[in-house]
Amino acid sequence: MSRAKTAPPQHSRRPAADLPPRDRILAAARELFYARGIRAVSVDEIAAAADTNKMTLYRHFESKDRLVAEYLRLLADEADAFWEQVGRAHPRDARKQLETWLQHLCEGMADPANRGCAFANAAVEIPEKDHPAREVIERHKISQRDHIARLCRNAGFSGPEKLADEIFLLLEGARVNMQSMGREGPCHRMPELFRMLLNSKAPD
Amino acid sequence: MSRAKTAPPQHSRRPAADLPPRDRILAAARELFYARGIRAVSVDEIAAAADTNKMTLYRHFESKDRLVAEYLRLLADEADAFWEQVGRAHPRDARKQLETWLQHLCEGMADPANRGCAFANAAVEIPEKDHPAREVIERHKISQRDHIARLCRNAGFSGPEKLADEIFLLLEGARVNMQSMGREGPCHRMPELFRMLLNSKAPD
DNA sequence: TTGACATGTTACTGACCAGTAAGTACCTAT
DNA sequence: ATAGGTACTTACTGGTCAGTAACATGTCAA
Repeated sequence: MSRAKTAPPQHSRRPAADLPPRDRILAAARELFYARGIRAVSVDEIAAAADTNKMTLYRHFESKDRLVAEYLRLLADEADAFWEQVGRAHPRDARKQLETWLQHLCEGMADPANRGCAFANAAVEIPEKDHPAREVIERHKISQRDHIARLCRNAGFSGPEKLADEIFLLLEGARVNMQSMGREGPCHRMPELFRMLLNSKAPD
Repeated sequence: MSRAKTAPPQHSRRPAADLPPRDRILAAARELFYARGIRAVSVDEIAAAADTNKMTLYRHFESKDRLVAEYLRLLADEADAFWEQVGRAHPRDARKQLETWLQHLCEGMADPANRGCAFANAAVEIPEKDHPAREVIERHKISQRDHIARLCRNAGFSGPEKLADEIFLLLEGARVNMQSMGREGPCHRMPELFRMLLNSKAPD
């Protein structure tokens, strides 16, 4: 296998040196796991990118598998925080919240470093159903879908459950397809399709 | 990493012993790469599953990366053959061809061994754009999308290009989402959504 | 019979992997 | 000052990885 070590580009700035080691490790794991894939990144490499060493890493995380789970939990927490923030910004306007979320995802996909959904990617890389990361993946996916369904209901859309599933599949598809067909492929229609969908189910 | 060697279940029948080694190797690679992921499977394991050895494998494939590319090319050829067969079964009925394809995908997803689209999965596992598999992935994805667009056009659907992209994203989403949310998740609505889409764009 | 060729066997290289041992430096609170 | 805890360093274990060398078979055709 072409050892995918094509990436010791030192220009990726080290995490702020004043953070405690655990945070630096998680930050490094996050960048490397997302950019290159979970199986493709070794714990040595993560420790080095976090400006520490393997021993310290293993003092904070009992195994690589656990570190993977923690990496995903961090992302899940950030996603929850995002929803809360959006809820505060547009209270009682569920549709606006959905559109803000869409906007957020589109901005993410415009980033050249974007590699789609970290959870979906992890699920592809980790078929073992007893892996500690699987619980995090499944819980977060369900929570996301349920939140969207709740917003669809609150916005008064017709068939909110079905709409939520449709939105979910569309987005999931856009983010994974981008990885094989690029940003200019079918996924560039995502915002348009998303808004068409909302309009077709809108109340009144 | 929890060495995912949880799978030496001998019940997976060896490939017919009368096939030449190259075919046995490709058959074994296909099963293992798809079921467990590309990076998770070693060439030793593939050689053993093909009832041969690493030397013979390397006599037929110049590297693991090339073997991965050949594995995907095999699947792409099969997909092309499927389209041809469907075209012969329903000549001049593009809509019927699309529906046969949907049916085929649904049957695939009902299989408990299904892990979504091998090409999308490979794209997730292989971000390196110079990997020999990437060309196969990208070419096949484009060819699939174009074929669907052509069928949408021939069937007289309105906005065939947009419809093709929408169908494509929906299916891509269903197959990748199944891997994190299971067969009973949002992807179970795929057939319904697919047919709704066709009906909403149907001619007359 | 001879030779060519595909296949098989064993053993190896050098690198990497996850995870651990043992000892040392540093900081801070008492 | 001293003790405890956190972090760092170096070096290791035992295993796996992709890929190769050298040699031993089998088979089939001339």
